[in-house]
Amino acid sequence: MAQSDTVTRILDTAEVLFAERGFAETSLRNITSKARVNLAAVNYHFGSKKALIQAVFARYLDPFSERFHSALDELEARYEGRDIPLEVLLETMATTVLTVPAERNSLKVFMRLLGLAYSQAQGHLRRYIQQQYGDVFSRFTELVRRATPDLPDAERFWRLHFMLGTVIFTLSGLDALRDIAEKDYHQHVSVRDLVRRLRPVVVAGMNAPLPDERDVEHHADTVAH
Amino acid sequence: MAQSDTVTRILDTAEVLFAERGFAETSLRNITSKARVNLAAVNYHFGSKKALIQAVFARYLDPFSERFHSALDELEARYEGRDIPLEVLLETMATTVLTVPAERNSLKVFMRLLGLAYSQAQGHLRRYIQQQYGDVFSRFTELVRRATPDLPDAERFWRLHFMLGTVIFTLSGLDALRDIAEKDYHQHVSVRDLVRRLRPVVVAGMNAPLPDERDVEHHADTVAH
DNA sequence: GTTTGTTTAAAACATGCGTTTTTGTGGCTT
DNA sequence: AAGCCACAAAAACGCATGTTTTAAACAAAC
Repeated sequence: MAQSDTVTRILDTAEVLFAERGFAETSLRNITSKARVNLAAVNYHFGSKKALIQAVFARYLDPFSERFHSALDELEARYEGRDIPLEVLLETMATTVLTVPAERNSLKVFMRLLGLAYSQAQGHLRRYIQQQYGDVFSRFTELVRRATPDLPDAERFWRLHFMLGTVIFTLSGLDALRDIAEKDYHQHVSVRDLVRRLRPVVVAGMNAPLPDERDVEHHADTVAH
Repeated sequence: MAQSDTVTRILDTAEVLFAERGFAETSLRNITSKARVNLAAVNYHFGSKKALIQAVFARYLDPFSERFHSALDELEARYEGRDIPLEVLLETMATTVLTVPAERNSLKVFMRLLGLAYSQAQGHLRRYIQQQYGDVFSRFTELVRRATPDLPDAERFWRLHFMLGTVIFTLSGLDALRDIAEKDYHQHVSVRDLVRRLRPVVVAGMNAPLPDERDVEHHADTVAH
């Protein structure tokens, strides 16, 4: 019983500290002391700090990947060959993202970790995530492609990342934003409240009119000097 | 002449390294060796690493703040009391953001730094930026408020941050995204090209329909377990 | 009951960090 | 010419980090 308890305690503590302060700013001594575990336990069980970081991600992304795959399976079965509407696809992704960390009560941590994976240098992490979970994302984008046949490929690519940016940025910087929001508007904001607000914005962004070609020149004028 | 040269070389090198790897991951030795400057020069000229970080930001944000203020002055004069359309406000902000770093040829660095300011822990930085440049942002949001009278205050607050997230996330993670985009679509993407694509998405996001109240309950069901 | 393998505990190690101190240098003032 | 001052260079300091090593505890296997 004592065997795996240490591993779990390390992971539980590490994910919180990583999410709060980033990877470089969180030392193994921070983790092990707060987890009331010996310092050497991390290197013993995981091998290195990098491996610990990847393990923290795997504990979120493995269930997510699995569930998202089956959700897409179910969706494809239900629509039996017909294109799945964009709103349904986005909705499915949202609920999957929300479902996974609900079991460990911390969507905030999950999103913050995703944000770190993007923003923090940590080249090994991006590579790990890409090669480990790239196929789920590819499958999703292919379905989105069929759902938006009128959108040029490049435009869809960018808009998907725009929307990804909106969600990750918002939910990962949630604490800071929440502070400002509550100071200015004296109202509490829950994650689900935010997701509710995000939905129409994301959909509208994906369905926005195509950019005007002439804009390019206009900007070129103002930028050059 | 040798006096300020060191300071400039430190700033030039630091901003690039910070943008590439983050603050904690960039040591003073990294900076000073690449800038071919003595290690102690940083602490001599800036006092500390924190102060260096703030100085790097100030070199971008001071001109930005000044120009944005005068751009808004001009705008308010031109509209003499009438509400300024949202598109014009966004456009003005965009061109100001694009103009400032154009002079030092690196919008990418500027946006990446902004992204770091959000995502990286670095409490001192957020405090510094807030107290130093909070008034420009307040002035801007007030004008946005008048431009979108039908939007509830909270909704407008969040949508502004959504859009901020879209832009910062995209432009700060530009290198990674550009790699993927060029691999998939074999086309080069310039920053101005991206801004052109961002514009309709941002406008559409701000003008999206208000969220449906019932959604809250729906999500609550799926999240609980 | 001894042995064996796994886990924890404690200590030590090597490295890199931000910062400080000391010394050297060149130019400007008095 | 002497002194001063701004700056640069080099070295050292103290500290925190990731990792490794050594020793102890403990359960399972024979």
